Amino acid sequence: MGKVSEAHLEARRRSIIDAASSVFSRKGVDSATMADVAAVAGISPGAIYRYFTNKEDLARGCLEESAHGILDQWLQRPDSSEDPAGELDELARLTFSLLNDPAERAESVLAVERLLTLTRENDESMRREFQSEFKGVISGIESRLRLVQAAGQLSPAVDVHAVAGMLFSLYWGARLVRMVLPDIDTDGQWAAARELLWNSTATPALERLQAGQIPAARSPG
Amino acid sequence: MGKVSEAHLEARRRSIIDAASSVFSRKGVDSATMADVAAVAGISPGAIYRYFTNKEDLARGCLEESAHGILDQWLQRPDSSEDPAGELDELARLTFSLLNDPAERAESVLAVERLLTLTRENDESMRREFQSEFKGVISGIESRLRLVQAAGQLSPAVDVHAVAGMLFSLYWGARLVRMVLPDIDTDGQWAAARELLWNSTATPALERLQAGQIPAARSPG
Amino acid sequence: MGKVSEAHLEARRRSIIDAASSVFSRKGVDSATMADVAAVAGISPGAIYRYFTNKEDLARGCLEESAHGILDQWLQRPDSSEDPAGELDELARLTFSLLNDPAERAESVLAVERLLTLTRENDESMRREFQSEFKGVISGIESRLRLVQAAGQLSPAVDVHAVAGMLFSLYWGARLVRMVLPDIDTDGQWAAARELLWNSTATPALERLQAGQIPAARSPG
Amino acid sequence: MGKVSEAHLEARRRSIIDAASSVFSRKGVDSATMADVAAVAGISPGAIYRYFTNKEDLARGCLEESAHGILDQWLQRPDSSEDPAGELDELARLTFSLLNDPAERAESVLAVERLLTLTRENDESMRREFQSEFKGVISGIESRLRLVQAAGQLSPAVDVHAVAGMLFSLYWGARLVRMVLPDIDTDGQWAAARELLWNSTATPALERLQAGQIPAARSPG
DNA sequence: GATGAATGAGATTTCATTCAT
DNA sequence: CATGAATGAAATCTCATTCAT
Repeated sequence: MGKVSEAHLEARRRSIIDAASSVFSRKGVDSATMADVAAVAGISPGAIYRYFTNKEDLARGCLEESAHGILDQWLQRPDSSEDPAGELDELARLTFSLLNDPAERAESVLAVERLLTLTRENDESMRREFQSEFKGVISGIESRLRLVQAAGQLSPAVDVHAVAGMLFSLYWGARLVRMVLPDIDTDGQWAAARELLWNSTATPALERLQAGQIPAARSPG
Repeated sequence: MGKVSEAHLEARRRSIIDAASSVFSRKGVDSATMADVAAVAGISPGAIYRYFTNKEDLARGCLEESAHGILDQWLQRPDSSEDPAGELDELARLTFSLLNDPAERAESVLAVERLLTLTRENDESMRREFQSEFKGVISGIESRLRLVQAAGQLSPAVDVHAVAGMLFSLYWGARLVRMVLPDIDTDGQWAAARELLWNSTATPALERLQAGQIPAARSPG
Repeated sequence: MGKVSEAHLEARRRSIIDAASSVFSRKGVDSATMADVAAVAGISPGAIYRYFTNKEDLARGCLEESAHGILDQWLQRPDSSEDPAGELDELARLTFSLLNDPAERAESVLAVERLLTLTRENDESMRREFQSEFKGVISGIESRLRLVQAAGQLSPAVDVHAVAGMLFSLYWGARLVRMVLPDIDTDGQWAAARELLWNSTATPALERLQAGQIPAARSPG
Repeated sequence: MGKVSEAHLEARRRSIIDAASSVFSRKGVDSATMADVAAVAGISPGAIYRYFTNKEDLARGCLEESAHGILDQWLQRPDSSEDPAGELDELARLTFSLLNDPAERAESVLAVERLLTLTRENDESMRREFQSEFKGVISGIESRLRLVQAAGQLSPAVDVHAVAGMLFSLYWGARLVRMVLPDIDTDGQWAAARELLWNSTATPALERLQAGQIPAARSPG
């Protein structure tokens, strides 16, 4: 049964995660029952315990499965392209545009719930994990901004550390606000931010634009 | 205990709210028990039900007690001061600085948990309430920005609606991020945003600064 | 304060009984709360305990207050009128017609609930009380029937003991059935019973009627 | 315990019903606790909820399990035997004789308690159910009496509708009275009623008896 | 004497988890 | 290995009763 079983087990584990993610984000981890998850996963409640030691473990597993695709790009140091501003711009645009995906909403719900639990439980390890992820992304943004500055595309006067934090908060805020107002235009929020960013300087922005130092505005969405 | 003064009743109610806020933000509304709340409030579990119909009502009550002081200022239309930019600036600075209050953190936790439940439960009334509050504040910010524009303190090219949404997201994002990273400098995030905002224009920002149209940067905090 | 207080106390006790009877028959003794009773009585819950030791005592008190008016007439031995059949007839008619009083319905509910509790609780004294009341009324009916027989108004062949029991059951059954079908004609049921009764004989009923031995049928109600 | 047979499930359900019927009739539905029922059924309290949604559902279930065997015979229209009087007689005798079964007593208690709740709760559906059952049985009796009349076994002068109602009340009354006086002879009460019924006529009953139109009296029990 | 706030035992119901089948 | 019936420990909420005011 060796390999087949192994693969089968992994598939089953995945299907449980998928079911749980769906149920948890819909009803909340607390309100969702293991029976709910089992029903959606198409197995018996008891079977879940072969793959996860308990509900908490399952909830944890759900989050780890979250699509960190975009996140990874922010985390890894940018390998110095010629147009750091354009690159940052593109990456941010992409990141925000993902919020339009209804599936992302479910993930936001899960992620926010997870953040919430961090503030209570004494699961120090998970807290650290989140904290380092947050810090990592922020410093990723900061690095990129620094490159932009180095490329002369952003005024040296700008406090890139603060701006990086601000952009990160903006992102999470946008996720949160969309949970309440699903129709709000978060792409536009990023667009507004980028306008301010690229236009912010002691040097006339118009000049810089003409000089090709500032990426042209993109219509959001 | 017989008849007691109105004040005593109000004090008791408040003490329950305080206890509940503490317990709820620490353990989460679901995980916290009425017995927990009662213990912290120093009364019996049954007594709570004299002041609140049920747990849900208590949770709601906790939120309503939140310091909406600042919120109100954002909600009411500004009656045209001579320095709308400075006013907006001051109000925002104040709003962000409140995040430094440890008590605010507990409230953020509660508020975020509340937002989360909105995405699930069919409590349409509460959803509407939050939605209208969110929209109200956003349009409050927008109105102020429009005044700033009218006063020539902000480029007419700026999309004030988008910027208003962005600032609102930034605020909630800052609250959220601080839940994970309590030491992050959210004042600095606002400071960064305001720098970008007042410096954003097709007109050289330096000139405007010299002309006194832009408020001088303030050290955050 | 002597007498005034005494009278006042009695009046208050009575008002509590009235309130409790109303509430208990409406909601059932179990479901009704002391607060309900207090509210209807216009006093505080605590005050009830000055007049009744506990809820059970109050419930018991309610029943004792029940209008035993008619009942008493059945219980006391009839002092041999010249027309025992007519007397029995009249008394029964009256008894059944009382069931049309909406207030009686409430009392039926209370009484039935009380019967019910007898079958459970180990309150032997109350059980005996009910049992002796039941037996008393039945033998009261029987005595009257015997007089009717003695007066030649009823065939000697009739088993008056069994008929007495039957009529008593009929009465309680009528009360019960009316609880479910409030519009049913219970007067008619008695009328039907009396027809059968007076017409029942080995002697042609018609003859007896002509001989004036049988009371003429009365239109029910 | 995994999957078990359908029969096992049905048996378990039945055992819960049995336990509940016993407990409910002994203590009353309100006073009896689910823990009581579980203890008698020999299972855990939680297990009950796999078979019944809630206490109310369980109470209802107890009633439905009642021996409606006889009831059905009253409900269905009799398809014209040659001796309708004898048939009615037999059916009634059987119905009353069931009251001698101690188990029936428990059922009476349950049923009466149920009737009581009907007068309060807003469970319109159950009220209708009872009402239509009552009306159905009454008109069933009436139909039979009409057949008896048609067969010349009962005087056309008898108001069969009223008599049907009377007999129905008598039955419920007998059940009720037996709750208080378990030793009372309810068979005798029916016997008394039937004597009156078959002897009631403008035509000499003796003649009819001789002509074989009236069933001979049966010794009760 | 009355009041009504407070108590606290207890009832219903839920559900994570176990384990016999 | 899966199943899903059963467990049993909570949690919410109610309310008879008490007693400080």
